[in-house]
Amino acid sequence: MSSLPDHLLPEAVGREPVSRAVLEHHQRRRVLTAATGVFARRGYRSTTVDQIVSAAKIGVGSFYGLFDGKEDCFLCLYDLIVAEAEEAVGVAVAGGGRWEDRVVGALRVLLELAAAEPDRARVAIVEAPTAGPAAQARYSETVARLAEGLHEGRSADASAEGPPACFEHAAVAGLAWTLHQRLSAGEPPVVAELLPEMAEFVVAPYAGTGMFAR
Amino acid sequence: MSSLPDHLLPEAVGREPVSRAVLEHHQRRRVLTAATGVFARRGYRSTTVDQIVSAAKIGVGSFYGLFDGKEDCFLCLYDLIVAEAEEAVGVAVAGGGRWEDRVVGALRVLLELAAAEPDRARVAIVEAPTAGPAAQARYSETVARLAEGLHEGRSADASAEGPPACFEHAAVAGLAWTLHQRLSAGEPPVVAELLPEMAEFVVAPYAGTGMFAR
Amino acid sequence: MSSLPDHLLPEAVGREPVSRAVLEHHQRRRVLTAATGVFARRGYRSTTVDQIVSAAKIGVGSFYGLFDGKEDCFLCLYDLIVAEAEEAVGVAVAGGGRWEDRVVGALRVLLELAAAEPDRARVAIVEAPTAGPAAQARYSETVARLAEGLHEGRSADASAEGPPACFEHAAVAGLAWTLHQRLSAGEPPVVAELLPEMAEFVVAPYAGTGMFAR
Amino acid sequence: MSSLPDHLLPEAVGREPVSRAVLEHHQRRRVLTAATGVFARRGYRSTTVDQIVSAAKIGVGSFYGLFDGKEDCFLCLYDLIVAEAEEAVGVAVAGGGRWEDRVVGALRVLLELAAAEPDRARVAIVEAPTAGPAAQARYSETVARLAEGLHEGRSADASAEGPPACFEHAAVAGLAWTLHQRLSAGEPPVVAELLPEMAEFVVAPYAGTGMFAR
DNA sequence: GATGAATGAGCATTCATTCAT
DNA sequence: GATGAATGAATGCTCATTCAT
Repeated sequence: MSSLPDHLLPEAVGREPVSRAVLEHHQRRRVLTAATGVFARRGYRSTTVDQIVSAAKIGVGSFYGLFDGKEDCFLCLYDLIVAEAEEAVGVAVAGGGRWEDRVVGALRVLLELAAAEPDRARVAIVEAPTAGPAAQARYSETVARLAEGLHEGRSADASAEGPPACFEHAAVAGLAWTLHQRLSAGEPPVVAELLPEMAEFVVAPYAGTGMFAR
Repeated sequence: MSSLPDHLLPEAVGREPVSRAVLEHHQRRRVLTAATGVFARRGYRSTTVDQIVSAAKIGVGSFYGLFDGKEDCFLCLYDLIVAEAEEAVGVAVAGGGRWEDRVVGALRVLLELAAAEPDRARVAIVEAPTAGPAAQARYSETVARLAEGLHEGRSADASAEGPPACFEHAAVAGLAWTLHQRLSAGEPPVVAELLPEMAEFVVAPYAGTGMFAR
Repeated sequence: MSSLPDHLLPEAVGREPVSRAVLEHHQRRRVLTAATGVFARRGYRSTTVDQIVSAAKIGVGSFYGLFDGKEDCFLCLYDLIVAEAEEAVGVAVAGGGRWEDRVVGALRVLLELAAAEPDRARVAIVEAPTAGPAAQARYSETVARLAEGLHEGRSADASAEGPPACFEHAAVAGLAWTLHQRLSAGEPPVVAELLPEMAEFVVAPYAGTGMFAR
Repeated sequence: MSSLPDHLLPEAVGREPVSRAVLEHHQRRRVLTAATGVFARRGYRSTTVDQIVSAAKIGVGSFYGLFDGKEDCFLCLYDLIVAEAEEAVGVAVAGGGRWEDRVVGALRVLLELAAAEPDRARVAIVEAPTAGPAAQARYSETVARLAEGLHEGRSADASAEGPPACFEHAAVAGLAWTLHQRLSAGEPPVVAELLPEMAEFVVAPYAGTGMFAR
């Protein structure tokens, strides 16, 4: 991240805080990566801390130094997956363009991500809703955030015709379920197959709303 | 076990088989009813068998005579709730009528049921998907069965315009999520508020499909 | 406790509550007796629940059914030992008599008890003060109660000459220490040797106080 | 690290042995001082090595360079406190004088010390007896040594009247208990209040023994 | 010499299930 | 048939100690 050798950096003198933070960050990622596989394979509930620790090749103590416990570990993993997915979506959608194109672009990115890393998708979509109250709450928040992103499709004229109020949440949850089914069955989603259906499912109800002509 | 035909024995010999079955059936219902409250209040995972038997005022041994264990008990409860709900839907929809009216009728019955017995709704919609693989599978089957019921809305002409292939599943799951949110928050669903939205959400995409004129 | 056969007792009909309570009481005593040896041998801190349940030949679960945990078990044991010792003292001293004779009588009973059951004495005198805050508090209370019993030796005339205010507590603690030393060293106390010394130690300072003539 | 021969350096040669020893000595004191507060506040058992090193602002490794572990650290601290207290007593009593005056002088010094540094007093009197077998043994030795110091109060004539054999130990332990109670309650001892009582408690039994006329 | 990241043995505790009565 | 006391496997977690840097 820095183009200068460490020893030339001001912080490098008194007990290298950079190296420390970086090391811990890497460690966390390693553990989180290992944990992804375990959680995806065994499910949150039947995953034990020992299994994570074995997979990550660290000691139990180190695990508890990095995380507050199994739940905290799962939550961190969930946050990481969601944050990176949202960033990827953000990048893909950054260019602007028509609303429906951006929606489809976001969907594509999400599907590609899920296809490329089904374990992560499993964790975020299949396991999170069953991993205890805290994880459920975050899952709900994610759904709500995605639904929020869809709202833009409505006409500025609030009285104009458009999908019912619950549409955005229900649509996001409906798409998540579709993915859920594929992932539960162990089939990573096929983008080419799912993208058109999903795009229509989510975009069509806004048609004739003024946002875009059909 | 009995050497006489059953119908000749008042309640006799073979240890009164009618009475027995009836008794066991009642016992199961009593336990299942008690379990509904416990599962709804504490969640599947943190419900213990002891709490169920305490609530049902039976002994642990009797519980294991009635069910194979906690999971089996939950599964039986789920099946009971779903079966009774489907029967109610069946009754409401039996009269025939236009497809979209029957869909709305079914929705109304379901919402009224959820409003009248939020504990049961919580068990079926909130807890079932987190109560382990078997319960998840049944939940999926229920979603699939409901989705199946929606299929009829499509034109007989398979090539005709209509919602995308994934629509039925996604729509059912989306509605379930809407209910899920209400029930998780402890708010029993308000039929008058939810029914119109949900009806539109699920019926509108079929419009102009030939099944019904708008 | 009852002179009638169990089946004639009113309570005996509906799910024998007597038998239940008695059983649990016996069980507790058995476990407590086994625990005495373990605590005395290994000390409170290095005693594990497993060692207690092994010694008592019960399962871990039963242990946690009987007690809230290791500390609760120790506290119950301490209370039992102290209660029985105080009862024995009460019986020995019940007859009345001169104050100093009653004090010596109590001392004798206590020493005989300690000599007869050194493990129990060890638990009460050596381990209790080191077994955590709760046990320490009970130990302090016991010392205070015994000190209170000594107070009677003072003249009714509060202004009369007598041992300093701290005497009773310090004397009880001093005697406890003497016992502590013997028990720590694994030597059960010899009544004939200790009783005269202890009696003089505790009674002499009251001499000439009006309570008794020297 | 230095390019000059060691013997040319100010403190030079055998790796500056004076400076080293002095440094280590200071380091130990610093750690011991920090540890005093932690042990006094949290008790021996619930003090962790991490808490000590944090308070002392050193690394865990350095701690293990200085001490063999938590217990060794506590033992060193105990020894330091006792040694300094005994030195203070020795200084105060050095002048000679009547035995009873020296006893009272020693008591005063001890009480003043406890009042001035209640944390140290807590460590030596409250925590030491609960800090494991080794610490208990040292505590016993300290009691024995103090008791020994009292023996001088007896007449040279062994057959002469005097307090019972166990008196010295019991008295010292009794006084320690009195202090223990105050310190446990978080009240540093008040010298003016305690000294007269304690002096009488410990000196009176020797009266008329020939050692001093009343 | 100092540092603190990593270790993992060890412990208390829970709860689904069994089985003698 | 019903009961509930007893079981013990399984788990999350702490903390004294080590050792590579």
